[in-house]
Amino acid sequence: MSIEHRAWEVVLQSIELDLLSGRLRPGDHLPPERALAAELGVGRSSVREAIRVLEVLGLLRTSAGSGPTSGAIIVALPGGGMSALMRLQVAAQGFPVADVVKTRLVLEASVVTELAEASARAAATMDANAALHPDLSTPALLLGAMDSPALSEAEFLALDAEFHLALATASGNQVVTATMAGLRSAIEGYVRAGATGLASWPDTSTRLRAEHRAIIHAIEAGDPPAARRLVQSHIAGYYAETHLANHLPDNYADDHTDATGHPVGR
Amino acid sequence: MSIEHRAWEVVLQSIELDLLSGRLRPGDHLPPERALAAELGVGRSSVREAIRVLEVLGLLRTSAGSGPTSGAIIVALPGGGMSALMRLQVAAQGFPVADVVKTRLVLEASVVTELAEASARAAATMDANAALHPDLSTPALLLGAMDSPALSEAEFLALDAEFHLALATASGNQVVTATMAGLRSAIEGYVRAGATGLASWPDTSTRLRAEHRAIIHAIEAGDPPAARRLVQSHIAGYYAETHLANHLPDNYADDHTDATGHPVGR
DNA sequence: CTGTAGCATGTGGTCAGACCACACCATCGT
DNA sequence: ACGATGGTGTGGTCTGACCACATGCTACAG
Repeated sequence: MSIEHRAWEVVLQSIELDLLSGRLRPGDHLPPERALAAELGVGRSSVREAIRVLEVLGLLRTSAGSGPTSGAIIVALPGGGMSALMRLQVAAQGFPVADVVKTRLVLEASVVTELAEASARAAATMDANAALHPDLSTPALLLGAMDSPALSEAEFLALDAEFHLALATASGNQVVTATMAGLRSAIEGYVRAGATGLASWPDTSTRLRAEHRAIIHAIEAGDPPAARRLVQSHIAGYYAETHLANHLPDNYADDHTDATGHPVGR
Repeated sequence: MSIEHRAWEVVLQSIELDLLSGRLRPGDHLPPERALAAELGVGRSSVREAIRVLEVLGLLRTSAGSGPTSGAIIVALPGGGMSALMRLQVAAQGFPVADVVKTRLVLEASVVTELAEASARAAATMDANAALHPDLSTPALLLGAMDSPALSEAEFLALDAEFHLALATASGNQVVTATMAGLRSAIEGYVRAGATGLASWPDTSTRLRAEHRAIIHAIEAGDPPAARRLVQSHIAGYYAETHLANHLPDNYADDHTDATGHPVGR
């Protein structure tokens, strides 16, 4: 029946079917490797290869020892897998850096637009219930943390990454959040390398902080076009300044993603 | 030095560094597993686990036997890895189907907008050189193939997937193309299941074909807003019809960017 | 000299078995 | 009652062996 001929693919398919059928759910333990090998009629090494793949893809976590926290446990943390995939694809030249930056621009514009629209909607219904407002507490916290003058470039950029990721998280879209995390980590090396070549890091970091605040403000004000425009110039501006995106088209930072539109509202 | 303690992570990191430094490039052969194991001072099984991960992520292809086509060869085909990751994340409930659909909507809207803008730009410069126009020959071919009345539902949907993927390919963004491929394959099962519950498949497929042609027409006409609107209603409409996105918001396909009054497009 | 059959070689794919490190847990001794 | 200690089961790793397969060389027949 199976198209799969390699033993480890049989194991992978078996686990995927168990996930789809609900026999395995997040939090569950996989059977011990030896038991799984015996059950499927393959060697333990084949089981291990399949488990290794699932671990890298962020589907499970393994730990040795005994007790309830040991063994292979189903988790669904796509961020790590997405990061590994995109980082390696960039390293192997399958993903041009320019495409990574462009995609990030599209997704982040969509994120802040959605957040601003949610804000506007919450305000329009004169809702006293804070639950309808997007939760911007984490981004706000990071905003404050980035104001510390003692931060090194690397520390600031780490907080910056967290800030943008927190926005994606606030939008509530898991796929977008994981993808953004992957995109960011894929070009992390380039971002950091670019920062060292800046004319004045204090000037740049000051500008970045101001832009962050402006983006948050536009979201809270319920102004989607402004939020979108600000986030686009924020990202494109940094990459332009660091010469990261040298061969990007001239109209790269134009506000044509206005036109990308996206599924909004709920 | 290495933070990595597991042997297979050492191997993975070593290969990643070779990629980043340019010692390994697409098309190159990895050393034989046994040689790599000896070189890195680990067991062959650890090397194999790392290679397995890279294979699933789409970074290399392995084949047994002898000769120049055998062994592990660096390729950078992100589609497969992205598909595996997203398919499994959906299976493990890390990616809600609704988020997958939303993300697809965002990306595909961006793709057709970009294509339409490129068309408009090419036309505006009265350029006789066809190179500046986006290459829509593949989507056009698929459009014709989908007209065949003998197609089964599954065959039609396969061509439909190819059509949307061809649009992404035409946009030239590798990251978006790979991501769209992954998103599509993640919900392929749901799409096919939904099709069987339709009131009238002939009616639906006729409508889908017409919508495809309208999208292509809007792109060729250089009308980004129209292309965006059409692709959004196309995708959202199908999911709504198949009850795939039951808990998506009612105004899911609304185009709020127009409602803001902000001038869109260029 | 030519062509072909067949063997040598090197590759990934798989398995079995062994050992280690580790974390829990039951038992035992105080 | 409590703490030390060894048992037990887990993943992590290595070794060595064998298989299947594709290539390419070699020896033999024509």
